[in-house]
Amino acid sequence: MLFAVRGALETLLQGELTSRGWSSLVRVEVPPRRDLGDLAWAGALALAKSLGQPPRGLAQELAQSLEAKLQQASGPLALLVPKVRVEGPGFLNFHLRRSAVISRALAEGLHAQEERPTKIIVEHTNINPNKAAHIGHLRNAVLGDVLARCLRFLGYPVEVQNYIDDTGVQVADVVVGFLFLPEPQLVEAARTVWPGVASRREVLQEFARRYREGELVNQALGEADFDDLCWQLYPQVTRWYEDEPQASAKKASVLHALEGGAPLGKSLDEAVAALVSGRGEAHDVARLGAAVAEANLRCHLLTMGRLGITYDVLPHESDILQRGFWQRAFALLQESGCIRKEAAGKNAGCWVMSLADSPEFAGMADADKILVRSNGTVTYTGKDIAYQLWKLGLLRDADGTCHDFGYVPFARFRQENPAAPVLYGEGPRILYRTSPDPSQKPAGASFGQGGKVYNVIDVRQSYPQKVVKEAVRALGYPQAAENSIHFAYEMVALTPKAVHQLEAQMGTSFGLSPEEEKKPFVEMSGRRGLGVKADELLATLVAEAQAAIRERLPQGEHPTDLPSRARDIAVGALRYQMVRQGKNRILAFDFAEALAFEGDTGPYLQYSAVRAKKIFEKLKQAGLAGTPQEDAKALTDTALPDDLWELAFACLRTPEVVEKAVASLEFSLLAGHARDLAQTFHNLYHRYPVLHAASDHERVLRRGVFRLFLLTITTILEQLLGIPVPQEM
RNA sequence: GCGCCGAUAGCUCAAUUGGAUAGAGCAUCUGACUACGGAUCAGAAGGUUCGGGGUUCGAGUCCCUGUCGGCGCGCCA
Repeated sequence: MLFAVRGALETLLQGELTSRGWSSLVRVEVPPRRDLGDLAWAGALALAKSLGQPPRGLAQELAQSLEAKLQQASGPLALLVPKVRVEGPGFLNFHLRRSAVISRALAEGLHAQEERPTKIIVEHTNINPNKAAHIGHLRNAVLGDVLARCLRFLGYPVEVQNYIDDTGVQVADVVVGFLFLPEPQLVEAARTVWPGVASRREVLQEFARRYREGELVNQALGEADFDDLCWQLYPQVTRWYEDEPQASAKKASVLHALEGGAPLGKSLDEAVAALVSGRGEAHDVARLGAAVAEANLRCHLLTMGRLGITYDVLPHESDILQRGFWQRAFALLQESGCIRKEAAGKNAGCWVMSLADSPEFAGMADADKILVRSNGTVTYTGKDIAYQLWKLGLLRDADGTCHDFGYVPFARFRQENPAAPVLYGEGPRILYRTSPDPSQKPAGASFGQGGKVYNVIDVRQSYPQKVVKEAVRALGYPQAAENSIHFAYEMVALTPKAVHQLEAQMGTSFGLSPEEEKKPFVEMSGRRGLGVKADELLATLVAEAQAAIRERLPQGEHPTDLPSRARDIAVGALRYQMVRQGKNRILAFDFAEALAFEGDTGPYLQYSAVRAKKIFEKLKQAGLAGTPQEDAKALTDTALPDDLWELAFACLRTPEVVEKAVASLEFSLLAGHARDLAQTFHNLYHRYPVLHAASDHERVLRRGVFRLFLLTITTILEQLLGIPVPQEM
């Protein structure tokens, strides 16, 4: 609704200017303080210079003529008070008809939803399936999830992809651990999760059994899972590499086996039987690798599901290999002539793409990017180009059809409301994974071909992301290149203090160097086992939230829904922390800050929503709840005090804030907006009782504005930020 | 060396992308009614927006330059 008023006002202003032969940028803005007005135009200031006249005079002239027009206006402009003020150095300030605007909003809802045709793909999470997720992955997933939610709010069809690198060295490292790490070390790592195992054979058989029985993942938060076992194992393997001369050969052979793919017919039990008897072959190793990746993936899905994060499809690297995505992309790149094979020089024998023509890469010493190595294998960036082309619907076969995956259901799930935990196992929704057989196309399983693609990856991947974008451009798709967007954000790191707290808690040492001790933060590292695991942090948060609820409980009360309340608060605190600050700022993780529930935190926002809900519950009990229609009617011909209007107006700006947040990929704007709303509400809450208002008139005014607030804050929290609003706190 | 990012209150961060008096939280101090929940609210104190030039009606924001810190720039993934 505000959009409409602003648009109409801009058109009106434009008309006024052109009729006088003037030209100036016509952008209507919102003044910083409400007492200045609701909308403002600063164009007279710029105009004054080009015309050589004082800005206030110009503004005055325009104001008079605008007032005349507004008096007879209809449509959106009729929502403006036909009185235009000139203030400051020459701002034109406008006021809205307050009650009319609010009653319209109560009747129509937050924003009139317009369907937008462009399909948008958001790729996020993308955790290597070889160990538990840590808080760095959480920032990625939460930002990606909030982006997807905001895009849906704006009316776009959105597809969320979670890319699974199931054939890379990271998975290979863990497989090496299972097969070749000296037995005592393997057993030690495995026992942290499976206390009974005593040998390599038992570890592998236990894995196969649990895989078969579906016991690798615990629904209960806080129980150790398979990904926790890998978290222990992985650093052991990397340490072993350092002083084992044969390690790199083992690693290479496992990697090669993984790339060969797992046979369809063979079970993990059979593969493990072959491996423990020493008769294992490459495809048995591949089968084991696939199972390791799948088990970790299921753990990750559960971790993210606890935060209300869902996906539509899981593209697997193994399927990209099997389906020959790279071969197809390679052919397209050759046809377009944007890659060449080097005959001599340091890149002799490699296929390279030249970046020298792109301004983005100007000044680079070596502006060539190798896509195919001299041994004929493709680089990661090469595969990424192929994948990106598929996402954009540009990976075409010779006959012009899209080169595509097959798809098979991976899991069923349900989610009770937009911010509820995701329950895997059964439910109406299906999460698909890719398959190497393109004939597998279940009804409703159609993916890729996005008009716009957001890749959520941290800022350190900027260079390869630019190369991928450049390849799309070089293939002759400048528009698609523009629509390939790298959503870059800074990493999550640990303060040395946080590292020491971890050490104390786990009884180990990460051996920080003296230089690291002096730094403001230390990078997390799966290879060192250095990091805060996502599930562990959430479990700690839930425990703290539970303690906080108990503290506030009246004597003798024992609510049955305590676990779900605690969960909601923990998720709110965690998700808010991830979106609160700008994307370009390193998140230096601090336990005290993460566990805070007061002040600028998720629970503060949740509390404001719970309070607002409580007001309406009490009103209902007293038979005074009313309806939006009644409030709208009552508000129509009344003067609304400034402070109530301030809250209402801020609520109305929400769609504009979402639009801006998406355009700039700064979701801290949305978080800040929500906090401002909550803060304004809390203040009014103290000053303006609704149930015990002095008069019916006052009650209806407050009730109407608070109703709008409740609607707005609930939408922002549950629908956009994915933060649940508990019944009670 | 080249490129990207950051530097704002004691600490952690905002600031409608060039607008009007630079705002929050934490920490410190003071106060809040038999009222719909005190995870709250009101108030005090805290600032040469890293330094130096420039652009203009107007700069925390843009340009140049310097300092400090972080991260990229593989035939790794």
